[in-house]
Amino acid sequence: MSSRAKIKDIAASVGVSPATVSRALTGSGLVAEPTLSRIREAAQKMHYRPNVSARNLRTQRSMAVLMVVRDVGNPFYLEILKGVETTAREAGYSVLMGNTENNPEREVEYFDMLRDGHADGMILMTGKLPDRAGYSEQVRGLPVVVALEEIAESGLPHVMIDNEAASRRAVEHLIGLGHRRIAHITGPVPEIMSLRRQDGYRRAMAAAGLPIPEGYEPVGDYLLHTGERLCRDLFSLAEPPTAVFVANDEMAFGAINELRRMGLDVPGDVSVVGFDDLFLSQAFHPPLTTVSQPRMAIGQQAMELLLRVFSDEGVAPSAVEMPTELKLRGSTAAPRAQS
Amino acid sequence: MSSRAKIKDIAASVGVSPATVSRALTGSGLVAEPTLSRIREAAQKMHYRPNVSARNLRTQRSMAVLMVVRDVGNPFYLEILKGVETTAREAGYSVLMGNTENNPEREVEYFDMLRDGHADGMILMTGKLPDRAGYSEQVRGLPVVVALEEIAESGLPHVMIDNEAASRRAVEHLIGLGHRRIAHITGPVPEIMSLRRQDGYRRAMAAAGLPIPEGYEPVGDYLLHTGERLCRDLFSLAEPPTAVFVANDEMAFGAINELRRMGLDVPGDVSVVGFDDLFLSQAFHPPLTTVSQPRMAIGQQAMELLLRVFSDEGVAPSAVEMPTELKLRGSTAAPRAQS
DNA sequence: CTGAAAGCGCTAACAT
DNA sequence: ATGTTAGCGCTTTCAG
Repeated sequence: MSSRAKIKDIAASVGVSPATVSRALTGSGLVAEPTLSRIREAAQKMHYRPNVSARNLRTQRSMAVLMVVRDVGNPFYLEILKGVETTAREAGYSVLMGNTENNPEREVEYFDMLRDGHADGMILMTGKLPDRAGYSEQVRGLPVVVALEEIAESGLPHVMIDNEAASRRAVEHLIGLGHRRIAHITGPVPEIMSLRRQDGYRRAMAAAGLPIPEGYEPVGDYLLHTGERLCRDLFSLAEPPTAVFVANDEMAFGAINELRRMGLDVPGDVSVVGFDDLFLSQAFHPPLTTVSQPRMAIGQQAMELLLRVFSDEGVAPSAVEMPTELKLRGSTAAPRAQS
Repeated sequence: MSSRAKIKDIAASVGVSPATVSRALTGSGLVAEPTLSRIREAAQKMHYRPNVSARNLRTQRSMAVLMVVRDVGNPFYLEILKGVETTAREAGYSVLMGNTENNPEREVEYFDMLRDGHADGMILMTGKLPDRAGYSEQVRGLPVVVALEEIAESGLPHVMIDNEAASRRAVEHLIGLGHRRIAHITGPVPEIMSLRRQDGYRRAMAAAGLPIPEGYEPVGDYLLHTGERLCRDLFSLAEPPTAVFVANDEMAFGAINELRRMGLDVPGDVSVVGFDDLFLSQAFHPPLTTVSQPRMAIGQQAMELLLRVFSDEGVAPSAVEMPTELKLRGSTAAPRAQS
């Protein structure tokens, strides 16, 4: 049967008090050398593992953090999770995954887990707070860090990329290749992230003196099939674009597939730029030109920020910005001919 | 400030004993109606949340399960996670993700978490137990369910697919199309799952009286780039195959990309079949013919099995088999010409 | 440097 | 139907 040795058992076995065992095992440095080793040995031999519930109850902390996302099913979050986890582990924390499925009920649920001691802090990547009355007030001062998304007026520390600048550069790349009729498939509006990317698109277009014709900014939702559908719409316009900047890779995949179905070559006939640099974006055909976010690093930063919030010494940054990179690959080229 | 109301506070506020409050809130059905409501109201108003550490310490359970995978970064596990989570939630359990990175140290770590009360049970998807001496013995009787993979002689209940039969059907499909020179890029050997899939390939070939020439079974590791490399090898053979059955989709993507680079058309010149049916497999070009596993259902089943193990009534199945489906898509066709 | 004693917040006997 | 009491396993004062 599983041994289930407790601190008391070790104490008895070694012939000291439970308190001493505790001190020895937590590495407090208050136990003398002959005893210390004997305690460690005994613990080892008895396969001792401190009971976390007891410890947590006593210390009033769980040494766990909560990472809350909209949809665990989205591979996008995986690398971020890795970054969070790596940094968390090093600091002795474990990571719980929370999944809101965009359900407000679930969101407050995870906030509650902070209060019931499930976790000591939270990394929020859902782009919003529960609407429940007064929540935005209660949140201030909680050990919460926001990543990826941005929550207006929440006052919470966050780690971000510059979505607008990154999008602007992506569109500028298209313009530089000679494209003039450039469309943009957006993310869900009015979410801030989508708006930022749209802003980048608009600014790049404006700066180049290019018009944005009616129908050139269809509103998407980051899903594959929406990319297909909106692309179809785009190319049934009287004056279809020669290039499309898509707000995320998944929709860009859909768009490219749809173009192929319509008999159009990418990048021969149409150039496509995505956003995210998913795992399979370079394995895609053609390899997708896209904005790459340092996802792992974002996760690490977010966790480091949270650790800083935990430690009461010093002041934690209220915002951290991470760099992005436009990966030039095979889905963009100069437009075929003069329009 | 966060309220941090405890059971004692509610008791005082309502004018009953802490025990009654506990009984009311846990829904034991032992509290009379006038009191019951008053307690509930008070709890609500004070934003009361039972402290999990205290409760877990007292009840000796954590109401959490551990789902341990080789690599959280692999999207393959996501849908399984969803299945596990859905079922777990319904039963009041939360799910902790564990990541071994194929590191034996980490594996025992997660077993330890069972003993230290972090979790009440575990769903193992790593295909192995820690080698540490005597571990396989200790494991017997622990609340552990194995999913996807198989652990020889562990005696642990598991939920599986029939890898061999599924692979056989995949290869039979190729044979049915008229292919005779069919190669197989395997998974990592000697892992059981890889061997099973290879067995399926060999049996199908044998049953059709087809030879397996030297070099037709390169050993892979499920990674994209390995698929590319091994495919290159395969097509520098004197007699290259006209079809390839690849042990997973990720390597199949790599193989197809490599074929394209070599100027070969899929499926015109070469047919490719994968295994897994990843999220992007149908968005790939060409859409990948592949073996689909019911991942979500596998997760649900695994969790249900674990719940059965928890409840001491009745006997839990020692194995559950889930069906697979060969998805016929665009990466397979009849061979171009007679060899 | 070590021991004794208290208590984290909750639930479960046991009593009434 | 409710109150009293004890204790889950650990850490941490407070003494010595």
